[in-house]
Amino acid sequence: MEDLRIGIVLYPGAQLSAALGLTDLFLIAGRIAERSDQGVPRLRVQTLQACEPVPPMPAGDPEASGHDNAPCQVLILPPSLEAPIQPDVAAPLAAWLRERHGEGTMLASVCGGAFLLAETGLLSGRGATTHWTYAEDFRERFPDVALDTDRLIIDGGDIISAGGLMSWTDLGLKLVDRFLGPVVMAQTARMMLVDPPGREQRYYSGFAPRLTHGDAAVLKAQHFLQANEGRDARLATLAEEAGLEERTLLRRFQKATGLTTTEYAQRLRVAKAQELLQFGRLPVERISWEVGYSDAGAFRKIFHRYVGLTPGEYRQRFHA
Amino acid sequence: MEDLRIGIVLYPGAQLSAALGLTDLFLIAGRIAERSDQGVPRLRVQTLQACEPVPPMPAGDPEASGHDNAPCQVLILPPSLEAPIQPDVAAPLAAWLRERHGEGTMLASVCGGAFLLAETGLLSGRGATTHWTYAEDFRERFPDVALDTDRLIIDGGDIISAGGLMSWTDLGLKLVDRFLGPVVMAQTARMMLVDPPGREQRYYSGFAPRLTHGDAAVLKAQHFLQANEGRDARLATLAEEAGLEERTLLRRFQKATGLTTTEYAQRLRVAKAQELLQFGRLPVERISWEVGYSDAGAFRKIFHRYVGLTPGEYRQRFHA
DNA sequence: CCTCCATATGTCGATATCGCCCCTATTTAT
DNA sequence: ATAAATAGGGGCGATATCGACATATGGAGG
Repeated sequence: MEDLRIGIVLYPGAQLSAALGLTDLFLIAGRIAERSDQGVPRLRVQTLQACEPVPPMPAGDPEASGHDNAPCQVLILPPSLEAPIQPDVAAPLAAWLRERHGEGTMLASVCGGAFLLAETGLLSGRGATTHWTYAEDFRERFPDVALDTDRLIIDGGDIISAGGLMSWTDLGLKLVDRFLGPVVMAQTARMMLVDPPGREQRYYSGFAPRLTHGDAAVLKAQHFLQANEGRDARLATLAEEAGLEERTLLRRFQKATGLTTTEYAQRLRVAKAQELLQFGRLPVERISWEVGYSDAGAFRKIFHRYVGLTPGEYRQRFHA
Repeated sequence: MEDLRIGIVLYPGAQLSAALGLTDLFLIAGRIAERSDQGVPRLRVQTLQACEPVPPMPAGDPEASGHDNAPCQVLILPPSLEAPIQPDVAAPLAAWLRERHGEGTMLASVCGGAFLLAETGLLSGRGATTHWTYAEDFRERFPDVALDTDRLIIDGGDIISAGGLMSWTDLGLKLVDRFLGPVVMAQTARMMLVDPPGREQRYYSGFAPRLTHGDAAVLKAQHFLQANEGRDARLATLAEEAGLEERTLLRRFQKATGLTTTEYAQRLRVAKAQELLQFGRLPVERISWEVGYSDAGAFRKIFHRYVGLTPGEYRQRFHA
């Protein structure tokens, strides 16, 4: 069985902790795979120093630093340390990545690495994700990419993107799953004390309503909703608060916030519920009543739609 | 409010990914704390190059590399890259750490870093943890330390140890919780897409019975238990299989495996149940029957005792 | 001055959805 | 064994949403 070469691209500003973590992860997975000597490929991880101003890699690990120039089957773009990479810096690298992808190389990004990935143009019309705080920035720079920051990892077959500073664990495990099989993946996860992939970014992202749209009437409605925590979201009430006709409020509210009034109110209620679940001990039924649902079933359904977890699951995961 | 100095000790063989990850974590936590400008201290993270053969730290982050020699309130010992640190290498560092601790500095270790921590002698008679694969090694080298690899993190106030390659996230968040408060901690966890601390190592460690003790009669009993997956663990049967008197079997079994026969059988059944929960979809009641319990309530209790989670919780966490 | 075009607003009906009430199965805890 | 909590389903009124269309509003240019 041939070796499988995984390259980690240290572009200018790349975050080293993720890069090193990934090499460790693949190292561990490779050892586990060797022990169970299936007919699986041997993993070889290399770090590729893309441009000049990159700090030197530590020479600690002999296996991880095979710096010959054999082509990699997978190239990983780690997160960026601070702001996402600028287009002018990215351009030459993007061209190089495009070539590699043309030769059949798989590309993967983590968090801010998605910006470099998008600069290649290969994401046009395809799905991708990145950290939720980058969402607006990304959509502005790459309007033709279908960004979905609710998900933690989007697998497009030859292109994978993962969102979030620590999502390199999920990405790494997903690659291990693909190349070395689910059993090795599960064992690697146990060895590293990481939960197997399958979570979503929206578990963590919360609700941050847009308030900078400049539509004063809509803002009035938003403030009203905020004030009573989304409990009274009747269209008539909101229209009166905003001083607009119902149909007009509906339209302008959507344009300004990206959400309908009920969606907005529901998200507020869910956010309140998340807080109560995380920091309190009230039973779910009580919480559903607290946030404005007299029926716990209805509340559960809404909660699950936005968070991706049932209230109980959420409490389990986030209540210390 | 005074600055809080956190030092990450790069001893020879220390794993950089955890060290860098921790500086990132504290950086993020610090920013979140600043934004909500409570009266909390400012975090200053420094990496301390303990001895010669350590690769240079990347100069990427100005805040993280304040290399003045002010004393730190906390010193963190990251995991070791490969084998745990050797006593002769550790000795001078251990002495230095002992001095710092004497001055009131808090010490924390991650995974293999616990060996260096133990070399200081400060763990004598106290509790600590490390990665479960190091358990035997550690107990042999430091028999006077109360090692508990079931737990992920053991907080002894002035000395904290965490077990597992990735447990630096839990350690970091715990420190953030202590110094910057629970709210900043929760926000940091969300930002980093990490679950808040509270998990235990035994969720992941599974059951790896001792088979190298060299007691052939006990081995026969073990193989018998393995063969029927712990369903028949009657002492009479086992004694006959091993060719030993019942009382003798009990004594030798405990000495060789560290467990009683019933404990051993229960762990086997629980391990089988874990597999069924992870890879199958049977309801818990069916599984409890499959592994040999006619009463689901009893099964639940046993399962929780060994794993630390109820069967349902376990399925939620590990079933993809 | 008026036309043309783009954008924003009101009216109304069809449809989708929400929130509530009822029920049951599963899991957990006592 | 029993009770509590949770998750899920089906049905039903009330209401929100959205399409389509008609109607302002407001420049830009002839």
